[in-house]
Amino acid sequence: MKNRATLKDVAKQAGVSYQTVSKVLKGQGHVSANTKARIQAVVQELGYRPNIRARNLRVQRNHLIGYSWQPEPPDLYNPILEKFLQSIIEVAERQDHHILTFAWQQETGQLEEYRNLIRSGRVDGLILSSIDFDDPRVAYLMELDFPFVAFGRANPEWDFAYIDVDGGTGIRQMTEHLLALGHRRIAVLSWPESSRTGEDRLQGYRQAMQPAGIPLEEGWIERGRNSVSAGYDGAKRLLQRPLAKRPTALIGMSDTLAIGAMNAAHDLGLIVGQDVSISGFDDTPLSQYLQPPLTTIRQPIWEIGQRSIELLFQIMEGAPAECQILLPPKLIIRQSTGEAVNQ
Amino acid sequence: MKNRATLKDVAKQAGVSYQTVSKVLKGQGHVSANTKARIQAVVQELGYRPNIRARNLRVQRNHLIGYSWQPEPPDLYNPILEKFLQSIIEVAERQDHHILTFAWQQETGQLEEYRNLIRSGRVDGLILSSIDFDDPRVAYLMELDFPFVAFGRANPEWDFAYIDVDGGTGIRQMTEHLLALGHRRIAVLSWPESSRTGEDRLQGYRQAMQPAGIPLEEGWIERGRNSVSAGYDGAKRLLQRPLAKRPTALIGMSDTLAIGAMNAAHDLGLIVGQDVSISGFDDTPLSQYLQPPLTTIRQPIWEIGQRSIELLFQIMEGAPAECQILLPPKLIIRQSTGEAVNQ
DNA sequence: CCTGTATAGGCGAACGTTCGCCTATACAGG
DNA sequence: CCTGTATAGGCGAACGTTCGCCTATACAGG
Repeated sequence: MKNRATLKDVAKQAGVSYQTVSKVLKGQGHVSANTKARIQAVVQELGYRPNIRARNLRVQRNHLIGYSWQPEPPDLYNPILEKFLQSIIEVAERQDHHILTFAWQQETGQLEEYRNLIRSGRVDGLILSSIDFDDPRVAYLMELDFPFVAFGRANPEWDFAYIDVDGGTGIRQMTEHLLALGHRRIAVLSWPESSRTGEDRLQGYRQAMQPAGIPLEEGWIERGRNSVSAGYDGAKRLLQRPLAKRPTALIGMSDTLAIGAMNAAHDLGLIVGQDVSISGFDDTPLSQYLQPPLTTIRQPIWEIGQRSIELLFQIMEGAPAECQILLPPKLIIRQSTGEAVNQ
Repeated sequence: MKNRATLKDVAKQAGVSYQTVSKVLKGQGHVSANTKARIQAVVQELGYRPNIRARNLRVQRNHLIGYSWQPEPPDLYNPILEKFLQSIIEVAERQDHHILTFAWQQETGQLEEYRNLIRSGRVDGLILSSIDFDDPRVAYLMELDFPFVAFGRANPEWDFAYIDVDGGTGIRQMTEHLLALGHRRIAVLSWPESSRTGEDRLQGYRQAMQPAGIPLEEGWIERGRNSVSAGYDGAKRLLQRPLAKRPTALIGMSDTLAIGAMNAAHDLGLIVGQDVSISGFDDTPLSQYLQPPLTTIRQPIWEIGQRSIELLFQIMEGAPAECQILLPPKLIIRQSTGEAVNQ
């Protein structure tokens, strides 16, 4: 690959100082229309583009935003990664920034990579997702006062900029939807109590059940990791109870868990949407094509991505910003939920 | 965020020239053990990290690899993006590089973003996916002689570095699998003829059908975009033929198309795996949880990612490299394919 | 004709590294 | 005691920008 032209090459050919070329390209300073045109012609001719490395050094910015997410294990997949990435890339590029992706391995808890990214000036700001209680990334960035925005919440007492979906409200609405269909024994497939997102959503379940006068029964909340098999196992335990104690509806905290539950119901000879209602969360692209199509909750991923990065830009510019945003999710009712039959 | 320490800060406190500090950190030059230890202590104390911007300018590299993929429309999703990203990130970080993602909008065909990325020295190399015939990105990069590796092939006469899965062989094996099950009327759900990947895979289908002595019938190849609804429509047309002409097996060029086909079969009252066999391609994480679980073809995504980036590093170093690699896919047989019934 | 202001564009310095070359000292060998 | 070589570390320059300040010219107003 041939060497690129520099400001000096352009300047020499246009017969001006290289700083004047810079001025023309930045549209600042006083340069006559004549000279300007001459310089621009040479820029065209040589195909000059500013060297971004030199610019970065000079202005002490990289125009690079880091995006950190936690990869799913091989048997799972992240239903929102692509859309989220797309949305932040789009807004970032409009502002002449790019997105640098890197994976965060929670198990190893290695902050080393973060330290390097930040201390070496690799990125100007960060977007984090897969946030949880005591998230060490958040703690580290807060301590450093480094610009970042989180998609998700951590400890309530921590004060940092985040955007999240109000999953609690989503699950409350889902529970109310099931109550309205006549369900009374409504169980939940959730995650371990250490999951901030899970506990948040469970709150919505409780908020709907209490006013309906339904005491929460022991064992109606099954917990496990976010996998199809955990959903399958949890649902099987619930659906194998004696008929009078069997839940008529299962709320999955994710589509993944719901798919496991649908398979469990199928294997037990139950028809989903009739014998048992099952709902998910995420509205993964395939959920509408399942048999039956899955009732679920859609997160406004695109909006979250866009607003995250806009918020980050504001923070990077030091502007005071409304920093803690909760967006409403949307109920998507399909055929996997229906009227309760056996009361 | 407080300003970081520079070489000069360290040097002042250690009582040496800043170039000597640089030498110690790079482990080159002659420095006494004593001085070395003193410098390292100061580095620790000040938490010094080299400023990557300055380094980039000096060494004329960014340690940044671009990854360009074509986003799916909102109703679809990319089953391999996350794994692929993960794999290239992992290898890149081991070599002290990072991955810069950006989306490629084929419709607009805008090369402008590419020009900027490359001419401005933003990235040192590129990984492309979603390659197709006449891909303008490939043409541009070849002309520029800029280091890149493609996941996928383009025009046969173009000579560039790629890694691809031998989809033709995969589909040939799938066709043979169906032939072995007694199927004779085997139809295909594919993409427009402008799709390099599609035509490649179709070749495998023909290669299996011909030796079996089955003349290819008109209309056994349905074409459409890569969506569930296209799969649904194509399959419906095929399955509504009179019984004696109805295909007993449908090969989808993707899991997405296969899912559409499964839904079409279901709506027509056919039992998948019994009345009609359906296969996919990709082994998306959910395919094993469909009803029935989908027979499909798995691509070694992790290996493709790793080898792509390793190959790219070789190219960036100017080393001559084996540059055109075809990896075998793997047949995953589940319950959506079964013995042919109505001959 | 003199002074003041606007316009055009040059110049030095700096961002923080890395790299190659140079000098000063120490010490060994004859 | 002299010369040669190894060791330690200093120094200048450069990567290619951007930014602020400065000078030179032109021209208007009194």
